[in-house]
Amino acid sequence: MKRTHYCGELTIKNKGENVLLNGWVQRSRDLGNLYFIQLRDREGIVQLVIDPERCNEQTMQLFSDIKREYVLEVKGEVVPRNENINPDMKTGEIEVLVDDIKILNKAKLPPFHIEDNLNVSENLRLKYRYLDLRRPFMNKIMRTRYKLIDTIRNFMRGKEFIEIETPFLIKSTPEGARDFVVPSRMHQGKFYALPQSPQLFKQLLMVSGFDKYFQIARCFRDEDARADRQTDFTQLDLEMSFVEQDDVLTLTEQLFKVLFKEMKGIDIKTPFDRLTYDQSMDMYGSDKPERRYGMTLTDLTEIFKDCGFKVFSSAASGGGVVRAIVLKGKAEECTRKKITEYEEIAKKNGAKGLAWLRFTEGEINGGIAKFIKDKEDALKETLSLEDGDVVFFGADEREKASNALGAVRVHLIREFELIEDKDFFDMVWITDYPLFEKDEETGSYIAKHHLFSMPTSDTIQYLEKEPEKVYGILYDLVINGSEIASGSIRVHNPELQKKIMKTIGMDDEEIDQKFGFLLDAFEYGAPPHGGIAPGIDRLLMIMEGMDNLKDVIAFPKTNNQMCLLTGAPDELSSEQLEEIGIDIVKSEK
RNA sequence: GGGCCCGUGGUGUAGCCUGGUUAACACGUCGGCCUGUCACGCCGAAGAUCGCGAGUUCGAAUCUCGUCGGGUCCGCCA
Repeated sequence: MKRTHYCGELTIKNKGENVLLNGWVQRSRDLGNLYFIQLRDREGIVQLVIDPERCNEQTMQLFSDIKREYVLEVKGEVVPRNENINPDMKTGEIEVLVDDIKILNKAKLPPFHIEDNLNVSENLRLKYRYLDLRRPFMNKIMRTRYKLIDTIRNFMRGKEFIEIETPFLIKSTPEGARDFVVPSRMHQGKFYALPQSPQLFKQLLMVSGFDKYFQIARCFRDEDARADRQTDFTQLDLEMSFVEQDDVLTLTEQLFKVLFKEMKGIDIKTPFDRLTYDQSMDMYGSDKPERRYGMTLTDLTEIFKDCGFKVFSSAASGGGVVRAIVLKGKAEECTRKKITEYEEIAKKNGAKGLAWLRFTEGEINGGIAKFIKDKEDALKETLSLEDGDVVFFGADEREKASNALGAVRVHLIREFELIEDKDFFDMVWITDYPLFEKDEETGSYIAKHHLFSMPTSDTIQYLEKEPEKVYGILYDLVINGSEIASGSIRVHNPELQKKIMKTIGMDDEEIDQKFGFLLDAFEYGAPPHGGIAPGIDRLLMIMEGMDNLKDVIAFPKTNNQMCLLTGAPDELSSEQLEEIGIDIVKSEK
């Protein structure tokens, strides 16, 4: 390494020094018989000057060959720019007067400019990801990502956790998401799965007595991606023995306090607010509530029990609910066309429709107003209606009505840009999740989270007869309406674990076949334990104010699970297929 | 699996609804000129059979159908 400095590091303090730089050509300018080159490396850009009074003929000649993104080695002297200072450049006070230039490598013309304000399709960025990452902005994000992970490791070390790696090639177990599957050459016809999370191994580590474990863990889920969901992603996976819910939450709060301080210089308030799942659903119609704006759901079930509007009265008196949100002061902007759009959102989220009305000139009108005139005063008072308000109703079973209104609520908050302080981070714990839910199609119970969460002591009694009434010691950390971490206190008693598995319809044989190893382990003195797993990609995304996970991952995949850079996934040769004993059967369309 | 949106020189867009001669604009690229530029400037040039296939038509970037790729949302997923 002959380099003496990074381009972006040079300042007026280096005045007079002879330096050797390595970097890429950002752009060059030819002024006739005086040339400038902007040379870029990971620390920034510095201006090179090629002056005929300083350089020999050969170097001057070389300039005409140099194009964007050529890789150079440059010798020269740092000189002050005097009257030509560029205040917009970090190194703008100086420039490097070139003595000698060597072209280390040529570069094809890149498909897009290596600069931050680029306007190019994500497609192209992903195909040429190595060039995209060369941009200062992406470069910075990757470094921020490393700093985040480094800060996490420091914190965990300070709390006496130890980092243990768990295998990637594991047994496929039914846990929720589809497993990625890897064929085995040594055992033809058998398959490994890639971990959806290190869940079972970290529990086994607790049985082993490690007490406090963590891992920066890659997780794989063969499900459709989203803007905030990648096929493979990274979690801080942690688990502790002999703890209760509060221990995990407190530790997580301490961690996040340190992370936001170190990364953003922000002091976040601890302890975080807590809502139970039911509270969050009732207030926000979501288990990941966006709380940076009000517009909470109001329950109107009592009011509409005996009203003449059948949609409401039948829901209200038939065990369901009537709930409403109020969009303050937007009656004029809320056109019929928009309301139709909102109704679509409600329907998408399980509602049959979206009842609405406006409050103008002191009375309710439009939408369903004429059907519920008799309840006008009660509505006015309960919802504190003012002129210009728009009210949206959901009338259905409790969960359905809330869900649909919650979706409309989030849409309205975004559409009308109701969040004022965009730099504020709202942190809230959502606790006490239902452990099971009924599959609407089959009528059987399925685990809402995963199978290993401990039921709460006051609902465990319903396990056999009314599983939907069982809540788990489960907790999610939600930041700005986005689920960032998820965890629980685990079951450590083999009998209880078996009971839970049977609740979702597994029989003894299946339990033994899939989870026998875990239940065996629990027979040998499993400590009470619990943990949590914050998503590193999502956390970084939120911290950096980005809205797509791809931008915080070095080599992300498309929504189709494709790597546009390498072309994965791809076919295997017939030799490879034969070796692992796999025949490809083309499905007929 | 489904809904919606997108695909036009190297890049980003316009044109498409309402089919019609040389597909327009910006940036970039190439050539020439220029000794203080920094989004250098000036002059000039090249570069797209409009994702692919079929159909309708005298004629398709434009209309229809199919297909491929991408985005986003729902389903799915913690």
